[in-house]
Amino acid sequence: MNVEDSFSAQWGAQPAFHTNNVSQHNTNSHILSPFTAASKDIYPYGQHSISYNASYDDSYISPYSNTHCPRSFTAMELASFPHNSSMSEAYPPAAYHIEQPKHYDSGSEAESNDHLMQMQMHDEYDYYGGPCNGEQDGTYYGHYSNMAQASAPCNGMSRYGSDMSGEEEAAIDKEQPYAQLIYLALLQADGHTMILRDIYKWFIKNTDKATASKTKGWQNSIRHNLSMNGAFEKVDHPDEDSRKGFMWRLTEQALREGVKSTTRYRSKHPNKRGTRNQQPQPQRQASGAKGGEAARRAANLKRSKRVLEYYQRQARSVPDAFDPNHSTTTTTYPPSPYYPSDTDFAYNDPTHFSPYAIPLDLFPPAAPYPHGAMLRDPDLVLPHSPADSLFTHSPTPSSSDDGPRTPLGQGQWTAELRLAPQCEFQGGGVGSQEYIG
DNA sequence: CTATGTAAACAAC
DNA sequence: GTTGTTTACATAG
Repeated sequence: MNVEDSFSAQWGAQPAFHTNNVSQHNTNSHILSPFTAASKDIYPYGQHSISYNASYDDSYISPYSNTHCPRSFTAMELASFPHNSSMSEAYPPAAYHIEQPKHYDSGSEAESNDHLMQMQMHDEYDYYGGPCNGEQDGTYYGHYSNMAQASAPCNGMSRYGSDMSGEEEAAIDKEQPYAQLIYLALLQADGHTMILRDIYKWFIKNTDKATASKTKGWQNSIRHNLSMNGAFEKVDHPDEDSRKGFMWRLTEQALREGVKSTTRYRSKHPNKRGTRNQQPQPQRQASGAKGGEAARRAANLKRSKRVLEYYQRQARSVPDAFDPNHSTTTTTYPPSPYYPSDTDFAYNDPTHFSPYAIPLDLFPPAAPYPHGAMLRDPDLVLPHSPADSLFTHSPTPSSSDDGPRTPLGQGQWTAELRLAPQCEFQGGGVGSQEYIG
């Protein structure tokens, strides 16, 4: 089996291995590496919170030991970023080239804008901002300029990386959506990992999102995208647990395939990590859900008021006027589990199929995907025959049924939940649960 | 309908 | 007050 064969055989059932291995080795030994050792992590969405060092094993680069080669994009690859393309596809193309990271100086340039954040943003977080001690040659310090070119295809200038002096940030296409901007920020970060505050910093420095808004809505949007977009995953801080919050890292899938629309995760994949089930959930998720419920009630209240006003206005002229809001005001939300779509997610996401439990050659693709033409949509990457319905096992009957997660009726969900996989989790802590089956 | 941005509720920290 | 999750809604295409 040659490399191409082994690559195509990975489709669906197993994510593409790091292509640096492809370029660096001509043997098949890489097929089981590096993911074998971190099998539970090969589908990043399967984790709620991944320990900082546990996930990528030999592929992951530690901020403190730059002895490994993380994935990043060459200028050529980045230049092919779809600029205004639809988010229905991953933003950047799959990357198959590896180069050493450019380390982003997270501190010095951001101070001038610190007031925007109304928070203390000193250089206390330097996980990815420090010099690359392990690589003194500095040969890869052009990374960010590549990013700049990528996101600003029409702008050929800009060497942002080494000696930027402020205004060259125009090289970044600031009109890109949040998800992609976050992606860019993380992509150039050491280990593709940043903390929230430094993502804020990056936005202040490299985008207009912060300056264009007098509110903190842009921060909310960043958090929203981090939470909702499957391209981003939380990881623990490597050492200091006292740090507030998690670090955010690009998933392996995002590194391979780019960031995808945040929308796609909103309803169909209510939680991108998909580890929720009947198990007690992380409090924050529960709180978020509660907030959502409350928000929905509030919205219904508002809507009711609007409709009331509407009917009061229409009472004399058009008594039977149809109001599109009417039905929503009469809609009752049944008592439902907070996360009815878990099973949906579970069955639609390859996370819940163990690629190691399913022989790869049991379900070969109808036609091998050529190298570089791998399926990018994780929803479409299934370990069974591509001829099967993508949603055979899914409570969500079709991809178009991507609407509100609120079930039509509790009975429906009850029935559907019976289809749930027999999930077990090992590890008691909410942050350490691991999907094992 | 999809993608995106934004607001907001909420709980934990 | 910050962080993270989630829902709702508005808008553009």
